[in-house]
Amino acid sequence: MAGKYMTHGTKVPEHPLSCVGEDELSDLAELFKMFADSTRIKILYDLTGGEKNVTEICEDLEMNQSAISHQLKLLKTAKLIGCRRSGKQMIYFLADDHVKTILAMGKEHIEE
Amino acid sequence: MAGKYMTHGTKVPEHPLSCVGEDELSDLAELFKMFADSTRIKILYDLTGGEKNVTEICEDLEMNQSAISHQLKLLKTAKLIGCRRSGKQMIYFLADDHVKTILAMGKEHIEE
DNA sequence: CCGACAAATGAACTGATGTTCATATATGAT
DNA sequence: ATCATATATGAACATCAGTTCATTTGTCGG
Repeated sequence: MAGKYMTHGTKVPEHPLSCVGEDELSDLAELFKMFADSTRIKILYDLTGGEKNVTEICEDLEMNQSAISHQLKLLKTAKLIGCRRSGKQMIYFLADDHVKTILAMGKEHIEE
Repeated sequence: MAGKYMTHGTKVPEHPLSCVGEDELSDLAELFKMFADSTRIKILYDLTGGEKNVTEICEDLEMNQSAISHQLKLLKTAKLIGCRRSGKQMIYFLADDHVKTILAMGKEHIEE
């Protein structure tokens, strides 16, 4: 499928990166950006053990509430986590198992 | 293996994040940082098609040589790429198939 | 309605990161 | 040795990203 054809069947050399759209590359970078910070990785790992509210996450990571909330927002925007309200509390959870897979993948590479 | 035991067999609640070392988390973040930039992702994708020298990469990405060299250095330090000299040129290549796997993984998540 | 608690938000500060420009190093050809 | 080409490197600059602090919003109990 790669490469367009000229009038007489000669293949036009396709740009080496044209197979992946510029937008897609950006999205990919954005996705990995979410995993590119210790705090966010810790949050994701923390949620691996099941859903938790903000205060619990703060305690687990030993970080202040504001910092955590800001990061939770980013993770939510990236659709890596979801949340629901339960009374005064906000319960966060991993959006899907893809997150676990990606973490495991990275971990595996490190232990090479 | 999780949790230490007190004198009489009572389990001490283990810190929710203690299963993954602080250092390991940092390494993981460092790894993903490499994928968290469009330029670097483009370089990696470019090398997916086989080894290339610096000039070729510059042409493919349409970016100036210095910017590329700086990024190549980062990728090399992270051991995601390797290189060898061939005359005046420096040939870069993906360090292993792990890189491809991670890229594919991310791509897959995006197209969810 | 009011006070207490949980979480979100915005502004400010700080440190990290990517690009550019100028220059240095390395290799091969003459 | 000198020159041209290929790549690396360092400093400067501008932008971005994470944390903190102060404040606000939202929810429950009285």
